[in-house]
Amino acid sequence: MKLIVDRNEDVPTAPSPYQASCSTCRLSSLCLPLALEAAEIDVLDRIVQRSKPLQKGQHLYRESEHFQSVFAVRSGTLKAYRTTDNGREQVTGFYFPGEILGMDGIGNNRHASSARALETAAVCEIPFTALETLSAKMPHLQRHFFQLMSREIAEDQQLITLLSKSSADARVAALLVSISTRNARRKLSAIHFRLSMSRVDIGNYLGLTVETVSRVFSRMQKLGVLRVENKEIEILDRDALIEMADA
Amino acid sequence: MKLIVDRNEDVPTAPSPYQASCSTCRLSSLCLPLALEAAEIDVLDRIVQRSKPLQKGQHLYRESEHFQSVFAVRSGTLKAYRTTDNGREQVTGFYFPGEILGMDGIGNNRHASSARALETAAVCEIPFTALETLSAKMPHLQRHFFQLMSREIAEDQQLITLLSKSSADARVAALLVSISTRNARRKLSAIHFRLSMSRVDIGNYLGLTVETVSRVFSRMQKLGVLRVENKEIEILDRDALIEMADA
DNA sequence: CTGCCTTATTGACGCAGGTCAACGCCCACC
DNA sequence: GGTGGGCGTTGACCTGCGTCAATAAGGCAG
Repeated sequence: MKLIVDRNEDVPTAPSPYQASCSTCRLSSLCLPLALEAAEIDVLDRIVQRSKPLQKGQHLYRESEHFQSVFAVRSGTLKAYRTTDNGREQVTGFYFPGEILGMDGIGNNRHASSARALETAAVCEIPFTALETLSAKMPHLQRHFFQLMSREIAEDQQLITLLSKSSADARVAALLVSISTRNARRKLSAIHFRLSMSRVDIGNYLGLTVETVSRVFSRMQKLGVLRVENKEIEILDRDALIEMADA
Repeated sequence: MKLIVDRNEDVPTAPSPYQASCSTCRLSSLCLPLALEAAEIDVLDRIVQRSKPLQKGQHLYRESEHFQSVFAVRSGTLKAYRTTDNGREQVTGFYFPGEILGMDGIGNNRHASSARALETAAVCEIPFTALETLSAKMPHLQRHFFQLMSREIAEDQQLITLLSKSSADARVAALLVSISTRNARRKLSAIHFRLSMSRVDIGNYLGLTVETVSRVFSRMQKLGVLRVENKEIEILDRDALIEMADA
């Protein structure tokens, strides 16, 4: 009881509480608290910092900056990207509510990528040293964080597979299926959504040019698989899309 | 003292000891023991299982098999690969002595990829639950393992960048530079080595056909950057190669 | 509402790398 | 020590996607 009552006063960097706590967060079933018990969530809650939302285009962190925390997306979308030696940009991932980003910075104590908001977005900051200390005490948390990192590896490998061999159609289809699935996890529509990222970002992420992405959308629309209206996407034939994704 | 004397009798699955211990392993500075103190290495040592070498072509684990352990390469080379829904194979990584593989299986308790030996290879098996338990007790180990996983993520992202935009020349150059650097870490020649993987595997890993890989090698040889003789590679102009890698 | 600037679409064309095919060379196994 | 089968190389041709360019359609500022 006491813990819950105390919580609000405890949050150190939240002058006004942007979100009450992990235990009341509707994303807790997707996020770090998953697999934790009520009392444990409460302890985790105390290290999580909630701050004011990021505006569209604002950076959460930048490549090679000192690494201090990982972040959980509360609302909005972020993209992670790295800049190559010759100055080109490569989008390495899109992050939706309930997902964790910044884990690539642990290895060398500096962020291996930059992250910026694609629209107004709110995040929870989880200081890594505190998370480490907590993990050593809470086996569930340690395990869960290992799992999160492992899944990030597995997802990157899936992207590698996609980029390595697939056609433009397959790449776009795979991204749409992925977004659709992740929406479903968050109890949002799996067939009708608004793309928060630009065509440029999509192309960059998938290793395609804007023009190709645009053509693929047009083609899929013509085939009756999608309905595209600017950023609004409606999936008309999900099975066909899944089919296309591994062609 | 006692610990060291006991060690050999302790190893449960090693009827004949293929390698004495982590503390005497010349790869300990690259592998898990890195960042551990002598006493800690000893504890780690007790959970590590060393078994008989894998023959060329033999599998260490297979995709979707129950995940139990991660593995450290002691000698030889292994490749990790996944099979896509439509039956194609995608090589996701090559693993050299001192490197850890299998971490992609933690997320869902099943291996997300398969691993097979490209030549006779020896590995250390590290049962994951034991590693978890130990990590909770040894902060250095926990941190180090977080870092290893994070680096795997960062490396995958680098591969994503490579596959997303780079030319065939850049891809091959990047792989050679990577092998060269990793050889140097192991105090082997950075300019003269034998490729343990076939052209098919190289092409598959880099998202290219065998023919293209072969042509790139020929072209680089003609330019005086490399000397290629079957699997033997000599890097004649490392700077040029690095230059090519991000073009 | 108007205008400007960014983002998206569409078309025409070229090229890097895939595909197909032929051949040479290891080396493993009788 | 010969021979068969895989692996690697090279050439000729083809194609999917990139490039360049022109136009349209949003969206935000004033």
